[in-house]
Amino acid sequence: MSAASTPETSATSSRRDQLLAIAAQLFAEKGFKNTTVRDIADAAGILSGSLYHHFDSKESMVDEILSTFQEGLFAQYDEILASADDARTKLERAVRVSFEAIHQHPHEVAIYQNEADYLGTFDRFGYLADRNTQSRQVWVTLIEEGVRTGVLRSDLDVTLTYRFIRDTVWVAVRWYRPPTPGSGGHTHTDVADQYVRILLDGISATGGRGGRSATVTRPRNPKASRT
Amino acid sequence: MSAASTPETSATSSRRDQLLAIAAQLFAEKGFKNTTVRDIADAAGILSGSLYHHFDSKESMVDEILSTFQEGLFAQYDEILASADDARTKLERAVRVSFEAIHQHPHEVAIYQNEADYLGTFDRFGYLADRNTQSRQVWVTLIEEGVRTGVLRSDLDVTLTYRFIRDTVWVAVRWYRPPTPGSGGHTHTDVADQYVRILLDGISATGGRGGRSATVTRPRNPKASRT
DNA sequence: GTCTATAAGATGATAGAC
DNA sequence: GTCTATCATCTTATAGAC
Repeated sequence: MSAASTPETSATSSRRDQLLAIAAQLFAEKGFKNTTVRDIADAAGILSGSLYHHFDSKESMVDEILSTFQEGLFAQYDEILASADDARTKLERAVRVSFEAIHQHPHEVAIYQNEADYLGTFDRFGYLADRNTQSRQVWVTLIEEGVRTGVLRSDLDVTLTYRFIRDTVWVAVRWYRPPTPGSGGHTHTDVADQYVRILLDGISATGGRGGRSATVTRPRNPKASRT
Repeated sequence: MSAASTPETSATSSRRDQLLAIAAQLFAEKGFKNTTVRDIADAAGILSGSLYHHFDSKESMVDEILSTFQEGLFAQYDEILASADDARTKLERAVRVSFEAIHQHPHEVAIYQNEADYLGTFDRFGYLADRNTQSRQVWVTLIEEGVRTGVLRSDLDVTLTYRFIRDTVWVAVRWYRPPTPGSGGHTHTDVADQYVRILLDGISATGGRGGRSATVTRPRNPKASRT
């Protein structure tokens, strides 16, 4: 427990984590197959052969990147499911957790979105399909609870709604970038707010909107941004 | 003009088109980089070298696949923009045209969704960025017209709404499969209907929903399906 | 923990015969 | 229009020195 020499725990595997972070960024930007081990080594300032001192293979790298990320994400989903909140709140929380993940782990989310389908066809990545099933169960459970408790429209097609929510949430990783101080961009909470609002109430200026149900925690004044 | 020998026009470049169709499917399923020229040749029942009698390179193939598809799609958008319909109808039409594209050209849409970002970084595929801009203009124009004419909520963030619609529509290519007769799956028109309904009115069972604005052309009875 | 050197295989593409 | 044969290059991965 001395404060000396090698930084323990979180920083101990530092070099390894650092390399994984570099690889994650490249995988996210160019795709797994388009990224060579040389690309990764170059970005890390070492030679490609040296990477194999840290990892078995390129595959091992994505594997570790994806499984680590998913572990954390699903722990959060589990917590929401187990909470005592009402269906509506749980649904909102799940959406917010997802946008938060996009904010904090954009590369990991991007890799999962872009490569999971293909990687999932290999034995080694079979767990991706399991996680996918697990994710479906989370959303479907929440939606069904919402319909049952009268919070959501009773005529919703649960499966279609699930896919709608899942896709719309995660696809945001394609364009979301953390706002820089003066840029006027949206924070991930802003985006989540507006998203929840549209999801619950739609974009239509229907006459009956008086029943404004989605009074989101933090209302926003509209303001355009780029692309 | 004799009815003899080689089938003219639409079927003349048949072999070429056939090879492109095979390539498109593989590119969509496995990704551009993960698909080798040998994969394509194998699927076509010829040897890899023979492909080069028809095409310059593997890149030429995606190029032709993507540009041909986009040409057709944007012609449809242009027609909608130029029409005399009100904003709401135009928006609905644009959504339906997109789902129709997913139905009729799933591989092309998938390739565009999966590879455009990366391919766009090369000069040759610069037109992808142009098309992207063009697409944004289509949707933004429609949304702004909707807000101006009072059809859509006036507090909408136009850019955010544009991204929301764009993403939610196209991402459906990941799961949509044409329903087989007895499967109980949804047709692309069914999906478009439900999508428009959620987009306009949301999923919330708000008390004020009496002002049901999205009485879509063809109402549907809810019915679950798989995954 | 990184480098040197290099093997082993895959991949995009070409030239010319049939 | 397809095949045979083949190249040049790239890519993952290994072995051992420093």
